[in-house]
Amino acid sequence: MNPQRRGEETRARILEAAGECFARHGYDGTGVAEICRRAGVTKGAFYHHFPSKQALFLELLDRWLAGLDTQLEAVRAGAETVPEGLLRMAGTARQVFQVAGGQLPILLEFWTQAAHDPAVWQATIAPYRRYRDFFAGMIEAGIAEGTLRPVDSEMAAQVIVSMAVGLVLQGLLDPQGTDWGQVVEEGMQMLLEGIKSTEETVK
Amino acid sequence: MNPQRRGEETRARILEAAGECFARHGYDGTGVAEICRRAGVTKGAFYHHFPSKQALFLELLDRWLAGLDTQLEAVRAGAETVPEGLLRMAGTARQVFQVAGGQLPILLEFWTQAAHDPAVWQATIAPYRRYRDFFAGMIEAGIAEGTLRPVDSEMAAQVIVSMAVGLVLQGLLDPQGTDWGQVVEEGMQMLLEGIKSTEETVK
DNA sequence: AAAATCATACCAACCGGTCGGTATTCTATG
DNA sequence: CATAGAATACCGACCGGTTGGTATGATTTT
Repeated sequence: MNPQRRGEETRARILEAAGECFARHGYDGTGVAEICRRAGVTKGAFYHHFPSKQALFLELLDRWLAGLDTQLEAVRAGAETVPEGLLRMAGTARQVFQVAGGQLPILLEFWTQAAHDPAVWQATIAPYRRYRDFFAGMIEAGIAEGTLRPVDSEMAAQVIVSMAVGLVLQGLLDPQGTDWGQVVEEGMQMLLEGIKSTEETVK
Repeated sequence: MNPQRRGEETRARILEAAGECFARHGYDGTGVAEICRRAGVTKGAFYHHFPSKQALFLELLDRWLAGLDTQLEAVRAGAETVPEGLLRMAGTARQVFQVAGGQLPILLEFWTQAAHDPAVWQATIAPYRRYRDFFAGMIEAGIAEGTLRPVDSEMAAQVIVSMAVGLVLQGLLDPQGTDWGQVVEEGMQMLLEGIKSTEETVK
């Protein structure tokens, strides 16, 4: 096999194995040796493709954020009005909890490491602000199109992001506790009820 | 000095030092030796007062939850109507971010450990459900007193807790990012706007 | 033969926890 | 009141095990 292609494949296997390990046992709780075992590779291969455990972690983080980016943009593009787009996003939450449920705990690792490692912090918080701007833009569009009241778009965006973050955190800590998908939908509805323009509400 | 009292004091010093260390460097990033150094004690003293590092951590968690309990109950008792109580809780958030801001990151440690350690999970998630019931009770009281619409109280409670959790998480990750106290207040207001009874809204 | 890809063996550092021993205070007894 | 002895609080050297990371050599492809 083409060696370049073979290298990329091992690299991908390491990334996948690391993602599972981190999600299951946490960053600190996962040794490089365990990642290698699960990936069917030795340490030599690992440190050939990644300069350090942290670098691998950062790449995992980058990929996660990139995926979220495209996903959000796709949903926004496919909605007629802003409230509909927000509700549709909430609707997809159920699938996220089901499909990626097992992988969600790695988010907690991202956050924890961000609190202690400046490099991870940079890579985590900067995108956060981007998401805030993303939702702020949606809110403003909603105000412009008349479906939302003229609220402080930045504040509303913060609130939306906070609710999302809190829901994800609780959903990954206590998956069986509730139907989190339903909570996301109803929560978004309550919030929208609070910022919808009055003409929309009576519809 | 009374030896019993002296013992309690060292015990308290260890707890305090551990709290700071865990908040700053995380649970896994903090060695028992470091806690001892900061507390001005040796390992012998540490393991005289605590059977293990995890036991110390669990006691720290218990104290945190107990404090939150009394705080919440106090605010609820001092409010006339339910919406007022909720808004007042949001108002105290600013003080929490200022006063206990440096200690907040330990919450992240609680959550992370809860995701990996069943004992910590038990001690973390069970109180969560209590808080959900707490807020659900408040919502129902609000419905009964006519200040809130007849919404699903459990759902609304989940939403409130989620928003709170998300706000705290973001606030501890990015304290300088925004005036989180303000976000809490405005967020609560938006949410209340969505579940208030219509008579209240027009007032 | 040059370069890329991996395997093996290994290391220094650190970690949570143990253990034998000491210092200080309380208590019971003569 | 004196003192033996029990109890509590604490010290710090030490241990087995694990960790992230490295040094070096073998294999394969171009």
